[in-house]
Amino acid sequence: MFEVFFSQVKDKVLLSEAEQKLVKTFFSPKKIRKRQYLLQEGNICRHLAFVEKGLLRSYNVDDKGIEHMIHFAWEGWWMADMLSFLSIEPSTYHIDAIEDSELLLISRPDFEEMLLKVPVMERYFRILFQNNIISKERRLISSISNSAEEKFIHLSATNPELIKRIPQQLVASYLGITPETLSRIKNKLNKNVPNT
Amino acid sequence: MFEVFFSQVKDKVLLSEAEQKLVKTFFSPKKIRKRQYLLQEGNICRHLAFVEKGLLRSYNVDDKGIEHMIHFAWEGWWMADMLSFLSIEPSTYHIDAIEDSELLLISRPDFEEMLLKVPVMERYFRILFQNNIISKERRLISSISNSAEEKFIHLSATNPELIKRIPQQLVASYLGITPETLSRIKNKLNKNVPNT
DNA sequence: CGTCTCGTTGAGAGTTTTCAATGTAAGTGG
DNA sequence: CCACTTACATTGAAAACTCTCAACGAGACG
Repeated sequence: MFEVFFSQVKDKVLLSEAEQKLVKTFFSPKKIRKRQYLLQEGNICRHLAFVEKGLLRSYNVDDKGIEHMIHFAWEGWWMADMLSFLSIEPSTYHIDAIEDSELLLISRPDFEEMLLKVPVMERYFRILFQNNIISKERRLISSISNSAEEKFIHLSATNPELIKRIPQQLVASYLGITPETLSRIKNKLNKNVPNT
Repeated sequence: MFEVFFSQVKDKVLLSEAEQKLVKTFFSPKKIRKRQYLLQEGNICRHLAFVEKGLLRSYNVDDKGIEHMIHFAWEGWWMADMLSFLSIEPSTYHIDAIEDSELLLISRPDFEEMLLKVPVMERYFRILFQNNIISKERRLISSISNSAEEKFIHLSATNPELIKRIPQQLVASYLGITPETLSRIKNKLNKNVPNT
C-alpha cells in the first residue's frame, strides 16, 4: 500500500527503516470510487491525500455554476485544498475521484506531529512545496501569456500524460477555455499535422 | 537592516537571540537602484532576495518581445526565480527594481546550510512556500475563471496595495491583459461608481 | 522647453464564447 | 445482450470580448 508513497518520498529525501515505520503510522488508507467526493465545498479539508492508485481532481464552482479545474492528482501525487487544510477554514473547492482510487490520508494534527518527529519529512514537504510553486508558476505564466491554442500546445508539451488521461472537457476547464474552443483547436492542429 | 526581515520571520516561527545572530551571518545586504537588474535572463539565480525596502519585479519576455509580470515584491516579501535558484539552471526571467531598494541576499549554499543549522528556518520556509502556493493558486483560479474585468475587480479586492503601488501597464501585464483593456475597464468601473 | 514615457481613446480585426444542433460513445436497466 | 438514456465531442453561426494599431494628451525629467 505504501509502495508508490515511499518511492516518491525517497526520490527527494533519505529515510531510515525506523523513520519509514514511524511515518506509516500517521497515514490511513482509503479507497474511493469514481465520482465519489473526498471533499465538498463548505467542509474543512481535514486530510492530505496521497494517491497510490487512481485519479482525483479538485475544482471550484463559480456563480454561474461553471466548474474550474484546479488540480489533478494520479499515482504519486498529493491532493488537498491546502488553504482549508492549513487554516482549518471551510473549503471553496470540491475534490472527487475521476477513477476508482486508493489513497493514503494524513490528518492535520498527525501531519504536524510527523513533521516534528521526523524532520526529514519537514524537508520533504519543503521540497515538495518548492516544486509545486515552480509548476504553478509555469501554468500561471502560460495562462497569462498565451492564447488558447498556445496554452494547449504548451500543456501537451509539458504534461502529455494529463492530456491523455483527463477527459477533454476537464482539460478545457484546466486551461480556462471552453470545451468547444478546445475541440476546434485540436481539430485545427490535427489538420496541420495529419501524420501522427 | 534586518528589522523588516525578523519581524516577518517572527510572524511565522519563534527565533532565539542566538538563532537570530546565526541567521544574520548568512545574509548580505545589497542596495539596487530603480531600473537596475538583479537577474537577467540566461543567468543563474544565485540568491534569494528579501526586500527590506523598495520594490522589485520579476518577469519574462516572450518571442514577440512582450513582458509578462510574474511577481512583485516590496517590503517584507521575497524575490527570486525559484526554479533557477534551486536547480542551478539559467533563468528565463528578468528581475529588476521598480523603486530604489534595499535587499538581503542569501546564496544557495548558505541557504542550504542555514536550513540545516537552524531547523526553525526550514520550518519558516515550508510555511512561506505553503502560503505562496495558496496565493499562486488563487491568482491562477482568477486567471482561468474570470474575464479581464472580473480579474481586475478580484485583484483590487485581494491586493489593493498592488494596484496602488504598481504602474498600471505592469498591473495589466500581471493580469494577462493589454494596458488599453485595463484602461478601458477602469474607466468603465469609475463611471458605474463615481462616488469614490 | 523639448523629449520621453505612460495612460487614454477610437476603430477595426481577431479570438473566444455562447447558443444550438448533431453525432457518437458509454453506462444503465430491462 | 439490447434498447434506452445520458454524457461528451463536434460543428456552425452570431455575439461578445479583447487585442492591435494609431493618435492624442498629460506628466516626469533632464
